[in-house]
Amino acid sequence: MAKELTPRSENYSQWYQDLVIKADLAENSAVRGCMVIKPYGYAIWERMQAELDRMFKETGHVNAYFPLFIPKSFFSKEADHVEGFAKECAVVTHYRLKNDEEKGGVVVDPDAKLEEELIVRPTSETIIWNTYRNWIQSHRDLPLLINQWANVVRWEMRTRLFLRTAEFLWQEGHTAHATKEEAIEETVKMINVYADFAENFMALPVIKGHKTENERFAGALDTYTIEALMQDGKALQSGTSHFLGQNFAKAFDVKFTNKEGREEYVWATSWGVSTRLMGALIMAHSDDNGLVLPPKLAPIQVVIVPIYKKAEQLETISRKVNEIVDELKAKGISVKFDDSDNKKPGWKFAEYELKGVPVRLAVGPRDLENGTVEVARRDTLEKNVVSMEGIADYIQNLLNEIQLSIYNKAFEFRAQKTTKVDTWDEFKEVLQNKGGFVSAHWDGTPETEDLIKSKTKATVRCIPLQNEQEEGVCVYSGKPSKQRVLFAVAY
RNA sequence: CGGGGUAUAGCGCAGUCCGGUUAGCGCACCUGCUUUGGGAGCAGGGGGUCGCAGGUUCGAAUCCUGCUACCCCGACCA
Repeated sequence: MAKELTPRSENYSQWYQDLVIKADLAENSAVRGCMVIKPYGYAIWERMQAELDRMFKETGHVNAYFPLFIPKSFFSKEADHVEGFAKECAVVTHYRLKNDEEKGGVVVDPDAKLEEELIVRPTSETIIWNTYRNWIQSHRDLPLLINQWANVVRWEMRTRLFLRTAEFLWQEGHTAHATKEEAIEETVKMINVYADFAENFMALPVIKGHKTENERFAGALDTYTIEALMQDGKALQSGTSHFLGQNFAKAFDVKFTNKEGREEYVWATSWGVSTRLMGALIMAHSDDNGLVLPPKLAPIQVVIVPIYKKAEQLETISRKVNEIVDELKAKGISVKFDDSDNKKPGWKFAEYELKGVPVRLAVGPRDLENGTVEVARRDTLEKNVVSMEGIADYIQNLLNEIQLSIYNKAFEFRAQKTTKVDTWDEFKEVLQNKGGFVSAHWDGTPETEDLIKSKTKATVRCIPLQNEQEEGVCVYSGKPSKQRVLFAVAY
């Protein structure tokens, strides 16, 4: 009643906006384009971080931290890189404020102008490669496998909570290798880590592929991406891994002496995922009742709501519930017993649905009599009365089932929204009426991709890895093509 | 950054066109009683520089100018 969401069918982006705010994930701040991530939203991000960080370390990476500020001159060293980011950089020009004698308040002190302006990092390649120059001399210093968790700033014109904000949180891996092959191997390894994380933790099916020249990272020779499909039929780039070749090594003069005693430039990669994953998570699974969270990332996996009339009845119920809580905790399940007496059960039911808690238990006098609990699952909204005997095992299985079930649902959705198309009319028709991924032949030129984009808003999301080779003709230009690529309108 | 819209209590809104009592309603909040298996009921109560800054006027939430933030649509982008 109090917190109705706009239905998806009525206005998808309003639904998203409502959901982020009403589920208490984030809100807009006093700073244009910057959000406040609220505790519940941040808890989800922390779970993502914890898993990713574990995966990075398992693959041999270590964490470090590099400065927020980058000297302006660093930016001009790699030409493509400057061009890609120049238009969205925040710049620090002064280091002091002073009281305004005339008007009151504070003003920037004109005497405190920086000799060299500082750029607030939109990404850290330049500062990191400038640092790596001093760290790398020999092939014995390689590979260098470093990740950092950080905030970055890109001055975006139009922002949306989590999906695109002026400041966002992310991780950026920056690695240095002795050979091209090893660097490419690293790039592929990390896109696989991202895909693994998306599918197994976020329950989000993704397609791995190469970016086209148009969509490639500024300064990369090859960009790998994972692309996910949202419920409105738009694609969302969810993670990228870049093979940077020797571009940054040359720009920052990072050389090593190989086993033969010759100097060579090192080979680089970088890879990142951001709080944008929160947007992906929200849009992939949630419904008109609120958030639907995969159990593996839900801050609260199980909530227990007592149903009672009198204080002493709550006490009896609590004793029983606390036993269940202990059993669940022993299995590593995060559980909340909401015995607050200022909200009625119905209110709590709606609230935890809005917040996407995967499993809800209700325990009332009837259950105490029968030795049962009411179990409700968030994804399907099904309710079952089950025996308290062995309840912890039952719930553990149910959480696994929910995790799989929402993955399968998203997988089915994507399959249904992926269309093979061979003519230009069909291409336009599918994008306009059905949305989703369109698998079509493309002649491989940036010019054709631009033309298609200007006519349909769709871009090549990726050239899938292990793509089937198939002779055909470009859906737009009619020129020969050796494989299909995935087009979609994207966030 | 261009076009459109919005800004009044923590949230959602009415009032603004046509200036004139003490700015109102729902939810939330506080107190009490009754309630509690899908967003409880009654009674009482607290909470507002009407987004910000100027201006017009005897008088401004209301009219004028500027600014800021947010939303929608474009261009740009993870």
